[in-house]
Amino acid sequence: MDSLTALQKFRQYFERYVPLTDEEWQALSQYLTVDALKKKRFYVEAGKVCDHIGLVVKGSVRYYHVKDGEEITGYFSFEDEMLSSYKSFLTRTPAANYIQALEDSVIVNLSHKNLQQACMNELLGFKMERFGRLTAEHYLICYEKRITSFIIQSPEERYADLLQTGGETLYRIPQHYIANYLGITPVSLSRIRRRIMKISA
Amino acid sequence: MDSLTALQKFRQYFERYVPLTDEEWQALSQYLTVDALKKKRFYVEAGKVCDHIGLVVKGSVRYYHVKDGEEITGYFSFEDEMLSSYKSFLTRTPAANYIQALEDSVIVNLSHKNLQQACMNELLGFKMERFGRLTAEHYLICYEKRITSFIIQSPEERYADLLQTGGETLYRIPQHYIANYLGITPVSLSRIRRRIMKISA
DNA sequence: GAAATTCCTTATCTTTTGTTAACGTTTTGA
DNA sequence: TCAAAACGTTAACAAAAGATAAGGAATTTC
Repeated sequence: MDSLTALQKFRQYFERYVPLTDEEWQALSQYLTVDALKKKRFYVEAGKVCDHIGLVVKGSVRYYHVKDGEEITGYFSFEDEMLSSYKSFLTRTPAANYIQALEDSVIVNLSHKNLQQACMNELLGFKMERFGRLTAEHYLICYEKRITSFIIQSPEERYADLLQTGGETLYRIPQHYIANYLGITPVSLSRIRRRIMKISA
Repeated sequence: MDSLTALQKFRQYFERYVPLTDEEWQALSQYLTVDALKKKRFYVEAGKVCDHIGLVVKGSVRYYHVKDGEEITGYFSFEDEMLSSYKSFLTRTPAANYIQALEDSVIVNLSHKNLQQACMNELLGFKMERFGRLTAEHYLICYEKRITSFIIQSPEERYADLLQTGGETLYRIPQHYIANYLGITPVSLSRIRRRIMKISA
């Protein structure tokens, strides 16, 4: 994918939240970079400050923590989704997790420094602020829903929901990552899958 | 607590994120109302659109869902914390949960209509936008942490963490609400407590 | 293209959690 | 103030999940 297409995708994403004039887009695009991220390469590593926020315009990434030497996958970002280690990015503290490309990907990045510049830009400041608010609100709602699912649903129910909403995307992800995402072990997910098989068979 | 003190508390909270001139505060305070919320009364009810966002200046509330006729408590807000059924408030859709006062409380409220007005106010618009962004980011980080706790920690670890960070507040909350919050049953929490007792004894 | 690794499933056993019910205590509310 | 309701703990049993290991299929890597 060429840079121009990638940037166009970013503009489309941004304008879902905040419309831009061509002049504003011209200004905003100056702050963006387009970066390739090869499969298995890291977007963020635990212990380092995440210095950028990005949009996945091609490919996908997974977020994972390391606990007792084990990798535990907590989240994914696919095409047309933002990615960042938000806490690290927002508070300028070392990240607790890794973000790694699941496949060869292309990311449109906005560095922390450039974001600040964009926010101080007369032309863009207000719209950047608004985009930031709406993006944070969007993920707030997603996270709220996920927390609720941990509290009121069983692992089996969470998986059933995921099957319904996840779409084709799911088949691209290894089962054991999905198990982690659901808060259970891969073995347990395998058993749940068998139970569901039997019922629907 | 009188209205003036309550409003002052709101200003303090707001200024932790965005400083205000007296003139700006004067303008902002016009949009706020101070409301008492008696114990067991509802701030939000499932099925209705949550039309306001508020700050708890006195007392506390709990958030709960009803599933299979059972109440399941998912969250709390105490003094100096915001409260709202965020998804409902932000998307203007019916809330999925109830928010109920745990004790006699005082809330400083900003209605959806007034928030819009404040955002259109020349003097305040930008600062409201920024406050909105920073608040959403704050809760985003809180939620992210909580999701991570469900994925990488056992219920026992989550409870141990809660004991460390929760402070005195915890002793005000019934155990079975805490159990729900941790994603387990009250019986299970009781067992965890006994295990911890034995170890520390 | 072959060896190595990763991945998913399955089995067995252990641990934890859920369910239901009982009991005594505390709190609530009329 | 007194009866009713709510709370926390415990017990007994059932169900689910975790841990570990093994086997075969698929994928990766060189």
